[in-house]
Amino acid sequence: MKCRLLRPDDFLGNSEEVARDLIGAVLLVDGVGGRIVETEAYDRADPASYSYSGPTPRNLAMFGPPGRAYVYRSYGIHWCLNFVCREEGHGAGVLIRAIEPLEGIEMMRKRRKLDDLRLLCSGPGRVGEALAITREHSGARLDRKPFQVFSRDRDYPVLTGPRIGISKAQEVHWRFGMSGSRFLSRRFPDPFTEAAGRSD
DNA sequence: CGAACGATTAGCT
DNA sequence: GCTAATCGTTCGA
Repeated sequence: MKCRLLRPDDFLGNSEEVARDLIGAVLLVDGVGGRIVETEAYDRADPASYSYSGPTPRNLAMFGPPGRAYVYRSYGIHWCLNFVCREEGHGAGVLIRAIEPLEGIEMMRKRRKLDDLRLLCSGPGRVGEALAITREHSGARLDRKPFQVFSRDRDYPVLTGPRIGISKAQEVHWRFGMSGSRFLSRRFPDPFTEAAGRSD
């Protein structure tokens, strides 16, 4: 499988499909970033999504064209990066929760004021800080400067589980992670210890 | 117009 | 594991 730059057409699928396909992709912002190891999918018909109640000033970019960034402020503190998908006006997106640092590591350490590689980009707020994401990026195309998103170079085993930090739709397992990665923001629950009868 | 609440993180127990 | 920090956004009165 050969890497190529992802374009808007690559984001036309459902958010859960796009989120799973992004595991192993490489995200760079101004040449700084790494391999995406954890994502979450959100959709308009999804009580846990900010797009659930329709367009507002805050979530407007999520209703824009696919293949663009949607950035929101989390807990009044953090900037979190999403990729808009599906179709314009739908309100679907993929939250980038963790990446494995590959490029510009010293720059990311400086921005994060932290040496520990494992904690540099292991969480949506940490990704935002390490890549210097701000509201300015919201609505920007992902195939234009400063963004570069490369398709995954091969298949990776993917874990699924409930999304983090939400109170609604806990039963929807739209969190995806690269199996075995040490850069996940949290461990995935062991499927064999969960309540029986569930299907991902 | 005021109150409540996060798609979180760091730091301490 | 628990909680404070911290503030933009949303929603009800």
